[in-house]
Amino acid sequence: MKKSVQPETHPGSRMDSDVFAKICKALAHPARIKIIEHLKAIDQCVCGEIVKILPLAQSTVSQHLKCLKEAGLVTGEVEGPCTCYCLDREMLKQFKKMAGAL
Amino acid sequence: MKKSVQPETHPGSRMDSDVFAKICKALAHPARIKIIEHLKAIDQCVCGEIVKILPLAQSTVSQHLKCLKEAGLVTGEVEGPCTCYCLDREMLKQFKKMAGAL
DNA sequence: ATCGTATATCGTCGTTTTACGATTAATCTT
DNA sequence: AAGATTAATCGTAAAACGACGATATACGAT
Repeated sequence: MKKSVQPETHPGSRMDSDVFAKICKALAHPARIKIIEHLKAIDQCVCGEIVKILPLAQSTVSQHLKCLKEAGLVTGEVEGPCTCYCLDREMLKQFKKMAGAL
Repeated sequence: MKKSVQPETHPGSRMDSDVFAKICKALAHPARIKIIEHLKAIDQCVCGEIVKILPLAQSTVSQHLKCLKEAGLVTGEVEGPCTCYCLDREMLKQFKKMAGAL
C-alpha cells in the first residue's frame, strides 16, 4: 500500500509533471527500454547478462543501469561479486498509471 | 572493443524500443508534459497561449513545440499570424498502448 | 596473499538539450 | 505603405547525455 510520490502541492492539481518527466527521461533511450523489457521477462539478472545482450561497453551499461536505478525503475542488490538487478514493478505500475492519465 | 551503433538486431523489438524511446524523450521535460496536458484540456490553442502559461521565453516554448511536433504528438496549423496547435490523440494513444505493454 | 572476475566509477570527448535574446517572416490593421 | 503582432529561426552559452577506455573496488577462489 505504498501510495508513493504524490506531493499534491496544489489542490485539484494534475499529476506531477516533474515526476512523470523524470521517468520518461529514464526511458528515453532504447538501451534502457531493452533493459526494462529484459528484466520484466526474466525477473532478475546480474549486470553481466545485460552487458551480453546489449551492443555496448560494460561501463556504458553500468551507466544506463544507474540511470534506471536513480529513476526508481530498477533496484540493484550486491550479491557477492555480482550485482543483481530487479525491475521495480511498483514503480513501473506508477509510470503506466501516469501515462494512462495523460 | 568498439561496438557499432545499431547493426541489425531483431527487427521487431528494436523498432519498438526506438519508437517508444523517441516518444518518451519528447515527454522527458516538464514543460512539454504541461503543454500536452493543456492541449488535452482545451483541445487546441495558439502558441501565444502556451507561452503565457509557461515561465519560459517565447523562443523556448517554440522549441518545445517543435520537439513535440517532431515526435508526432502534436500538430501545428498556421492560421493567419498565429499557429494553432493540436494534440494528436492517436499518437498519444499509441504511446499509452506502448507504455501499457511495457 | 594473490589472482581473477564482476561492477562501479573516473576522466574524457563529442553531441545534444535547454535556455535566452535578437532577428526574420508572415500576416493583420490602420 | 507602415506599423503591430505572432511565431519560427538563428546564434550562443551552459549543462546534460552517451559512449568509451582505464582504473578502482569488492569478492571468491586458489
